[in-house]
Amino acid sequence: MVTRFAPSPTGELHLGNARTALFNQLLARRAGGRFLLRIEDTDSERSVDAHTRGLMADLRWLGIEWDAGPDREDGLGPYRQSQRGARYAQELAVLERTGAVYPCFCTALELSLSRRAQLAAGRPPRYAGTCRALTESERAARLAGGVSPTLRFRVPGGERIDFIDMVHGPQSFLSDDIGDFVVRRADGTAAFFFSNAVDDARMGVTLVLRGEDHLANTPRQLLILAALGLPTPAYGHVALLVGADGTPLSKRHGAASVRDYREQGYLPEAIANHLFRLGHSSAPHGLLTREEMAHAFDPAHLGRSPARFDEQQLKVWQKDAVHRLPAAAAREWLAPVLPAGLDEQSAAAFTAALLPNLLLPGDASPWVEIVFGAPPALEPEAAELVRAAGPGYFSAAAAAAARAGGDLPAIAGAVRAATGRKGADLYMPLRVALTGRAHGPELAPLLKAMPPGKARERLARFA
RNA sequence: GCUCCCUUCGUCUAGAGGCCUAGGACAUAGCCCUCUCAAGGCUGUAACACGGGUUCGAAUCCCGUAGGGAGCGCCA
Repeated sequence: MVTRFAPSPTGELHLGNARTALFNQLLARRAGGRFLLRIEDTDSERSVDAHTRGLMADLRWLGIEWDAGPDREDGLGPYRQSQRGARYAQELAVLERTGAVYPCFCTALELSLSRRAQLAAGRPPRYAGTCRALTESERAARLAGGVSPTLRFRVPGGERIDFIDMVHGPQSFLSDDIGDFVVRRADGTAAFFFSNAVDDARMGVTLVLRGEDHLANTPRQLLILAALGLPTPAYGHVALLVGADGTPLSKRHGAASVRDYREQGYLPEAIANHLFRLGHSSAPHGLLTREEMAHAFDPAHLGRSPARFDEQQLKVWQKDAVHRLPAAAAREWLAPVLPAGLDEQSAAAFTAALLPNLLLPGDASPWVEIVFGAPPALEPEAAELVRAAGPGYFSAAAAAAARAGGDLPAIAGAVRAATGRKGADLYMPLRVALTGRAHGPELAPLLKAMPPGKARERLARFA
């Protein structure tokens, strides 16, 4: 099995595209096949090289690696469409020779006028066929006039085009519903329907799993492939991803690209796991590794209805992924909010203490201040607890801290001996005196992360 | 406008005529555990868009309605 992901570098990696990339890679990996990355940059106006690099970086960050692509060429490339012009010219020449395509001299203005007129008349806005039956001399005359034509595919009349969609089942379209479409632009570059279909065939792609927006266009590609005598891949069209409000996912929803979430501190494993179950179901629950995903991915369980990219659900995965972060990776993830120049050991202790309570790195910022900064002011609730505990409580605590440093059991033990308190009565005053807050991470590891002497100093304030 | 696709708990989904008094996960509520939070354990609330058929029997098949989406580009 050979699958592919074929983005056009006109922006950042969209979550919906990231999902189709993930599905395709999983499909190939599970079957022991190959996964290709092809950059569809035939539109030089909108294609930006920086986006190609960004796309590849985001894909790799997400853990999606390709077997062949622009930076990993094999004999079937190049994997940038902008470099495949000569190949397209060859195929196009075949189509011209067989009369499957014809030059069209209509201007953009004529075409849009025609479209508008048809729409107004309650008809589908299809190409009217103006240039379809031009004679050789008429063509020569227009050519002489200096107009460079596009090439249109001559869609045969009265045919039925059938194919089986892997997710939607049997599909049937009428060729009479399809207007003649452009396969080569006036500037000589190949158009999407053509280059996309031809490349899939030439690169040996056997399964095209893509967004549902391509479903109704598939017959056009089948027509091209048939005219060229090229093999057709199997097709599958997954429903689009929508936002929490059910409308197509876009910037309006705050974030729609992988980059957006990456910059907020979301982990690739969290995003991949969320995407994995959107429009797809698999038996195992819980956070899956890449291997587990490849094993559990089931194309028979691809959904036909649009799935919502739900941030609340993403956060559940994120929490899980954060909790499972190995110590070194956790420190790196938290590095942006850690104080500059913090020693390795303190950073490790702080990270270990905070990790169970974090969703995003920014959540740790207040605690950086509490642990490493000046003694925190007490919240009203906290002040009340301190007052109720009284100076005796804190002189015992401070004395114990002076002896034992950041060892919570030692401090608590000393206070218990001095006051007879236990449970919440014993621990809460310590917590609020040390952190200023009634809520927070587990106290024992937090104390270990505090610079030496800080605990004693803070407890002594109330002695 | 025309063609096509879609519609099960809040969310992701299981479900291919009787196994469905519709299952699971997450979210949510309550309880337990507990120095707080988190984690964990237990219990609960919660859905077949609507209307007609077909059938002994329909979430599952057919028709229609409503709602959502896509395509009809010298964009991909």
